[in-house]
Amino acid sequence: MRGPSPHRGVRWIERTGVKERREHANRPTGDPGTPDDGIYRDLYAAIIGQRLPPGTKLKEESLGDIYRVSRARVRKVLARLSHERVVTHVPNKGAFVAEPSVEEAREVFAARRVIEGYLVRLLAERHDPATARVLRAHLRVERRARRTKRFEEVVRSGGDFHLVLAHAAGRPIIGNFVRELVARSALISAAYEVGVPSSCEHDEHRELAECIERGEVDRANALMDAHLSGIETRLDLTPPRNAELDLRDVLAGSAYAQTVYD
Amino acid sequence: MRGPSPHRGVRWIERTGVKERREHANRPTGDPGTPDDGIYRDLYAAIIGQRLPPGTKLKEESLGDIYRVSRARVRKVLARLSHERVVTHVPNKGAFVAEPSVEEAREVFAARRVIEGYLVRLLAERHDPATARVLRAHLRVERRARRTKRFEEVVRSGGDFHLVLAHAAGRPIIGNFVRELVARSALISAAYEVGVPSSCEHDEHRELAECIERGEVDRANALMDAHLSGIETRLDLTPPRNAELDLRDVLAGSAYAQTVYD
DNA sequence: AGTATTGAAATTGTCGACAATCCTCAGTAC
DNA sequence: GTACTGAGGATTGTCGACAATTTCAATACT
Repeated sequence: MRGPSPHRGVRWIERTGVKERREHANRPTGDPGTPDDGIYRDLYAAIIGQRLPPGTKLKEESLGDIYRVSRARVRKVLARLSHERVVTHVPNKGAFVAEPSVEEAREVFAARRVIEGYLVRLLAERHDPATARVLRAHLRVERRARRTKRFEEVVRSGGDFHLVLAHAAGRPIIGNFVRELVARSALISAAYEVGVPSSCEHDEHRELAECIERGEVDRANALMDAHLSGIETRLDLTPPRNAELDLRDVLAGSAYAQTVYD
Repeated sequence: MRGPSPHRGVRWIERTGVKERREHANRPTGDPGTPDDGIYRDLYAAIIGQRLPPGTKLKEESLGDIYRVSRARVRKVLARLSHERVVTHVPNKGAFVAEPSVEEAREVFAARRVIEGYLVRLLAERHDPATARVLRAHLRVERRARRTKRFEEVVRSGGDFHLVLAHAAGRPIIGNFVRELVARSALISAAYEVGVPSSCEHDEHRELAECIERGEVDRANALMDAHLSGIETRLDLTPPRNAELDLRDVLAGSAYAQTVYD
């Protein structure tokens, strides 16, 4: 009853390799031939780049019109984004750009301190010259993005730094977790950041990279901790931040307010 | 003096509450009623419980026949399982129960040591009597499952211990990561475990819980480390485990082997 | 005035049918 | 006997149409 055993290795090649590489060539608008992966990237970039703020409704038909693609395809992409917690799917109501709660925000940064702290410790212990090269190369990418002054580029490359750490450490599974956490961090910034959006400070990344390069394990860990905590403290996580609920609290004390509502 | 309790999250109620609650309520004779969530749970349990070994093809139509449900629904469930890395989706070929590679296996346990180490440190620092209660309650569940001698129950409750830790620590996001890692661990056991499937030793869980209860932070961390490393070393992760490639290596040295193959 | 109701428009959910792709296995040639 | 080839069947991928649900505005009622 066993049947011919499915050969083992084919899986990986098809899952991560071929498809992705082909996408990079063509642009999202009006390019036929590209399957649904392009629209995924585009939507993802738009959300992370804060062009689509948290809470935005993502109407299936509208997206289908925009990308000249069937609704079923949009649906699939939205499902994927929903699994990655970048959009929230409400049954019979649709998909919305996720709105992280204050508790979620706090936990995201706590998780990042744990996971990315591990990554930098690992990298600093290794002391690998190849890693140093990769990190420096990425720092150049960040600097270039920063020079263009295009907000979205800056945010994206800044977030990618953390993914590069996971990649350099040879930890793809953890890298996926980091990817999700970085994405959620971007949403958190969009929802709670006050003043100018600073995102990841480039200098801190540089310092971190140098620290790893020099093999200073504990200091690298401390720097990452400070880096992430710095981002977190730059947020305004104190108020409930929910307009419709505030309404009720405010009105509850007024003269005409009823004690029992229903 | 103030109004009624301001229910905080309208959003949350709609997102997670209503639908599910309705499902739970109407279960007349236990078959149709519940939509695609039941078949998800069933498949998940079957895979984690090792009734569906790694590599098994999950044919859409067959599953549709089994569950008396349309192929589209099966497809959706498979997509979800695929996002959770429990099944592997190969384009134009179908869905298969995931076959973790040796590298993946190693990384899963490395990640678990980091993440779950954090969880037990957190819990031990807290010293919370409520946590102690929850853990003890779960240990009872494990013991009961173990008494039934039903393999699937034992595995599931053993894995749930780690989820309970995340829940007790109040870390749902990390809990999701742990869930994925535990699921993958089950697949890894199915693929690489030698001898009898021991899964998580109950005694180690008990010891861990007591340690947390007593607030011994470092020892709890060390115990979790040992627990996870113990599982890992009980695996046979040395051989390449790749049938078709071994074939080539073996034959390369034989008398009739050609130097160039194509 | 404010609230409940009802109907229609808009939106999401589901399904069956068709298209594209892959696999099997004869059949044939060398 | 082995390797190629090309139907034929089996399986996955995609789409459009229909059903179910929500939303919103207009109306009716207290």
